[in-house]
Amino acid sequence: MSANSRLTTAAHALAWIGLYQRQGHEVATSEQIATSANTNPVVIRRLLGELRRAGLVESRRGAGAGWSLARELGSITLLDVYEAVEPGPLFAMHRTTPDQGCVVGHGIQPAMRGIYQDIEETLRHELARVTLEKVLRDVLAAPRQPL
Amino acid sequence: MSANSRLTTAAHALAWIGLYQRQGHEVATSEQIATSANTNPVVIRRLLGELRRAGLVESRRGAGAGWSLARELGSITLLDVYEAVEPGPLFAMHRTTPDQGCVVGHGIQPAMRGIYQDIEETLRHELARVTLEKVLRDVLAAPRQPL
DNA sequence: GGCTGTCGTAACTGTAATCGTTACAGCGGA
DNA sequence: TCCGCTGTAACGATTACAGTTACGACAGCC
Repeated sequence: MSANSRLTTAAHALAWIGLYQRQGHEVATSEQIATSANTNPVVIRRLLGELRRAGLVESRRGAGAGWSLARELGSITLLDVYEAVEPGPLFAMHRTTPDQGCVVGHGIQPAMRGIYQDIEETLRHELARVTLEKVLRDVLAAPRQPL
Repeated sequence: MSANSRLTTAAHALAWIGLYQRQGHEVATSEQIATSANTNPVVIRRLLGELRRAGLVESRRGAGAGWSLARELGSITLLDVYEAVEPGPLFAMHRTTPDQGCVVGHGIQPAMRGIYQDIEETLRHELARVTLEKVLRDVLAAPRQPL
């Protein structure tokens, strides 16, 4: 599968902002997050823009600008992030519509649509079980670098 | 998401072969399947080649050549097809390794890896619950075209 | 009011995956 | 020998995403 790092990077950004705020800071800049994620600030701003549209973060402009959480880490789930950041369905139908004169060609899309819907429902349920609070906890539980 | 139609087309091909064999035919050709799926025979041959490597179908060459099922539709699950046809994991890590000097950058990948593994395990479990027999049944249950 | 730092966004490039297509060698029964 | 189909390489088109540069917009601060 064309693996997608958007969910990973978005979770990274949220965890970073959350930890930074717990250390007493008001806002985090896209530059700081980009340094941690080893990428470009614009990539972070684009992702956080989608998270803002979903109501997960807020941004300030002007001097002393930056990003802050709009909700507690404990109330944000990976499903919230997934829906904010991943547009399409997990599995796609054919690019061109199959031969409607063929029994299989006619029935395959309704059949697969129903099956895929069930599977995605389960996926969403699993994603909804993981909060960003847990993500940050797991992050901090990672073993230190051996010296 | 960059939606992938490989699983859909592979299931289509298997259902088509299965139904064709139940109608008394020995083998199906990539040309026939491609006509039903409204695509190119080479695309079908490539997909079926991967399914053959996974032991799901067999192919004959020479005159009267074509494809046949290596196992009953009832014993093939969408998980078998998924594993044969989709290479990578569902969610990817960062393209470049995050800043290991940052607490979040250091811990994010182990944390997400663990979470993703759990989720993919659930996905596989769901895929394993659907047999190609059920897919074909759903295909045939699709309502006829209204005249 | 101007300065400054950051957001917000457009535009473009590079890279990778997939699909579609053409071409052709290989196989094996008739 | 002939013929139909497999097997596979090669190439172009399309799409998605990451990365980058550039620049306007905003708002606190001097």
